[in-house]
Amino acid sequence: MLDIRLIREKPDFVRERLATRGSGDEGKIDEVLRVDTERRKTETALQQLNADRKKLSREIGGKKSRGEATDELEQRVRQIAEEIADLNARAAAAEDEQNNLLLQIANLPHESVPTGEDPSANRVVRTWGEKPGLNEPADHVALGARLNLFDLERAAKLSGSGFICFTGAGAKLERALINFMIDLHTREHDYIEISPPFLVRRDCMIGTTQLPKFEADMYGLEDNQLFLAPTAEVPLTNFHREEILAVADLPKKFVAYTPCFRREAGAAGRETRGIIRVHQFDKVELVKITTPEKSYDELESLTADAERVLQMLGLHYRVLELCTGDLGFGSAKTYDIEVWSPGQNAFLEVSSCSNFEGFQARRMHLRFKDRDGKNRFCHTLNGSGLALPRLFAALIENYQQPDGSVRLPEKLQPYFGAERIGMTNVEEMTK
RNA sequence: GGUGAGGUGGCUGAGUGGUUGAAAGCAGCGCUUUGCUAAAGCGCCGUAGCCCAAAAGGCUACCGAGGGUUCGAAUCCCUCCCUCACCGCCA
Repeated sequence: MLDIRLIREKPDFVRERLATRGSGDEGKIDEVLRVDTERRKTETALQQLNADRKKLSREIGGKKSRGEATDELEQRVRQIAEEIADLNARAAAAEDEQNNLLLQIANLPHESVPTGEDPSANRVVRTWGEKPGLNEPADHVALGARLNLFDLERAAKLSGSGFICFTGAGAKLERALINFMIDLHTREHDYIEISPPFLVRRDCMIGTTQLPKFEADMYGLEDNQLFLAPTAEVPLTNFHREEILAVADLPKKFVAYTPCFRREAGAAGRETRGIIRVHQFDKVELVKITTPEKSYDELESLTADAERVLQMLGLHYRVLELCTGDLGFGSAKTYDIEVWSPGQNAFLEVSSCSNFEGFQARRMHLRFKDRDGKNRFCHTLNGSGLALPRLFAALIENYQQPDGSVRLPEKLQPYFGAERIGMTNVEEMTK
């Protein structure tokens, strides 16, 4: 959430920056300021009463030890206690209200973010590689069916639409990609591997901004309190929640493979064809916890770390800088990485690398002690490195061969244990 | 799931109703002194919020969380969470 002090001191600036998102959050600022004023007024009065009560109660203690009468004093304190109870309730209500308001207001876009209303204003910052010269390429659904890499009908039988069941060589390829990416990030990019719980508490979901605003998109358990994590961002970023880290230990760099669970009840259509948009998917996630001074450099390097996966796999991609109107709720700046999909004849988002600045850290009380011994909020970042189904789809589409097989990029071969996926694999799988 | 014990400041650990935000020790920071790595003495040393233009300063809250009892609670009562030990069950 935003710092209430910033809102208090520079309300016009905050309103102006929020307005660039086009979500109307700037209209909530007056309400926040009103509640904040009310809250502080109440708290000040409450504290005065508490001070009075404390003083009188001590007097009573003194008198009692000397055997003096205290009836009158006790009567007065009783009265004060009633007023305190009343003010206390009001102060707590104001605090709740303020908090609830703040939790619903988006982060301020960084000044470098291009202003714009929708994705058409996103800026392509770079492109890598080029489109493969394929003649009438099959899309991943056709390829997957031909090579028995996944079975969407049977997945639907198990869990409904929007689920994938990888089979045989497909399951193995999924696993090979996971291992390949984790090895790359741990060995060459210095991330610490984490294997976190997939179920997380409500507080963690609030910390990384999935809640309270997007509860409808999340899977929650009946007994409540626990949610299926929609991304490893949640457990990784919350890993140090409510802690005060030493500057010397920053940045913290985590990588994790986890399944991700999302309701996102979108209508069926081209967007949801095949394995492009599903309720459960695998993802390797990168998270960094750092200082305000370094977070933007860390965003660049995190993005580069994610891009490296595509470079090593030899896949054509581009990097977009999202405009203010397309920015996620908690993000101050985001780069999307999109891989080329010959089957869709379009770029597919496989990673979204964001700097949240102190927005998440403030929600989860994640701080560090700076060189002057002062506690300050950390900056948090994350990005996929990468999301698997789309990478999977792009990979088989880009590497499809005229004979119907899929040749695997060299770097992946040791992980998969073969150079290609062909009809031999199919026969093995179906016998 | 059952039984028992327990959750106090960065750590260890006192504290069972009154001036305790909290003894003591350790760690950390500063100063002094002696002087080769080190020791001794003294001082400082939690977090958050509020008041104040700001600094200085002041006030309030916080002893796992939330309620309650009381003039007054770290201390008593209730609920919940977590940790540890043993038992049961189980991949």
